[in-house]
Amino acid sequence: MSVKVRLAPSPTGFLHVGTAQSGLYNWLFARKHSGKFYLRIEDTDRERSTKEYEQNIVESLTWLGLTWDGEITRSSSNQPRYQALLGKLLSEGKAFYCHHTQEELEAERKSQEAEKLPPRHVCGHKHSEKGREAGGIVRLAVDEASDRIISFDDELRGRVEFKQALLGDFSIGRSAADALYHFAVVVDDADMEITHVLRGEDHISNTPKQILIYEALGFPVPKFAHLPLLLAPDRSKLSKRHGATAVLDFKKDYLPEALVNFLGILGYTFNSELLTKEDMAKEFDLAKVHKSSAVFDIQKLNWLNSQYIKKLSSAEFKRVAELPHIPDAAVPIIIERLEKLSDTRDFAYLWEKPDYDAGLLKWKKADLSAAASALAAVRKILDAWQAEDADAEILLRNTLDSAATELGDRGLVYWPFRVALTGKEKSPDPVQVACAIGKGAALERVDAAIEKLRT
RNA sequence: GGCCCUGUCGUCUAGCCCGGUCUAGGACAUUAGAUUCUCAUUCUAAGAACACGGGUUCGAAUCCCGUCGGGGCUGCCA
Repeated sequence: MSVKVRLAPSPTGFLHVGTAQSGLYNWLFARKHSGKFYLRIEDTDRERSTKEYEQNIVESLTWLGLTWDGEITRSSSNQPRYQALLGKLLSEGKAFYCHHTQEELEAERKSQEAEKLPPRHVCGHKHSEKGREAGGIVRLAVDEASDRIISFDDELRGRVEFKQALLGDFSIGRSAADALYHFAVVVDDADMEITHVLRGEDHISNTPKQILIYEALGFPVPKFAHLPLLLAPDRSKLSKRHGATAVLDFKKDYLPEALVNFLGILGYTFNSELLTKEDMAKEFDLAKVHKSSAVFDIQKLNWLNSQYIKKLSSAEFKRVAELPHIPDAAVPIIIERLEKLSDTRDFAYLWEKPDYDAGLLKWKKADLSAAASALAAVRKILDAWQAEDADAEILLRNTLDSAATELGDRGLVYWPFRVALTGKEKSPDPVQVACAIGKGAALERVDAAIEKLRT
């Protein structure tokens, strides 16, 4: 039987990086086994689901390159099916109507907690006339006296067991026509013939309930694998208050390949730490996915991102940085020191005149007049520079070096020159910058610096 | 509170199943050094962990028991 997996996010918020990681592992698993990876929008909560969020999910996955097979499906379009099956369970006595109010249920829960009893609603309407009267919510009839252990063999955690008696008669429909999450996912997964349910660890305790639904419906139970969660640095669940958590929040700074790489190695140890999702798919083994949650370490993401940025061609870089007009010669200078794409603007001096205080031109213990005479010497050299020559960079460096040797201190020449070109205390080698911006611009900037010192 | 998952450097982890080769390896981060006008890159080096307590054993990160910590679920959310 061929593998069929799915990602089933609910469109009630922006696509979270944790969901994206889950999507990646589903994608890898499908890829590895030549199976199918589907995208299903779980919009059973019509109050909170929006088209905008659905669009965001699609955009996020597309950006990451996690393409799905076939058309997107939606729970909302499966409503008639839920209604029919809910009706079937109701008529078979496997489900019933619960007429308790939310206040009553809440009071029950509170007293159970106070008495250190397991929290569950064993509904008094289950076997009574009331349970057959339409109205109220629909619950699955679960035998609370059973000593059955509901178990499943998690593909990464091994056998997980729950006592059925602790479950209570849990809800499966807001009404006979309106399915709740547990019921909807089970029906959807069964209808789509999903073979492996790969989802977050937060669903482990939902699994026994869903198994009971599969059984009540007479559907085959798929295999389950519960993936570890992503944590914030304080080890709590990663959420908005920890900064960026929506996939598209990362778009302005990170390459999708880097994010995918990061998400991949965060829950799995591959042979290499730097690899594409295609590489990952080759060696992916579901049983080797880590069991414990990992902290989302932005430092490692930054490092990975810098590695991917270094591999970019000039054209690619200009496109992803959204700066199509910067000179090609500037790109290698930027790429070598970039961690986040949006930091490219720190290198604006490569295409714009810098602005700085004249005092910055002063080299260590030397004074400003030393800077002025050094710049005058540099100006002369620059003026005579054969910038069109194939060896222009070496040529300039050599003449500058000999001037520096004469003065006995390289910094005396290079420091003011670099400041004149970049206007910054920390910046790349001035010879490289001069080559990137061209002889004319370099001369202009040196002249501007000389002028600054004069006033 | 109840149930479930989980616990090796600051972080991600290798090793654990099949005890000795582990004075616990790698990566990111940090610190120091080399190159160097500054930054960055690159290279070299250093510090840094088996949650705790029992037990089994000649020997335990590895096996057993307990404790503690972290997380999830406990919804007419998903």
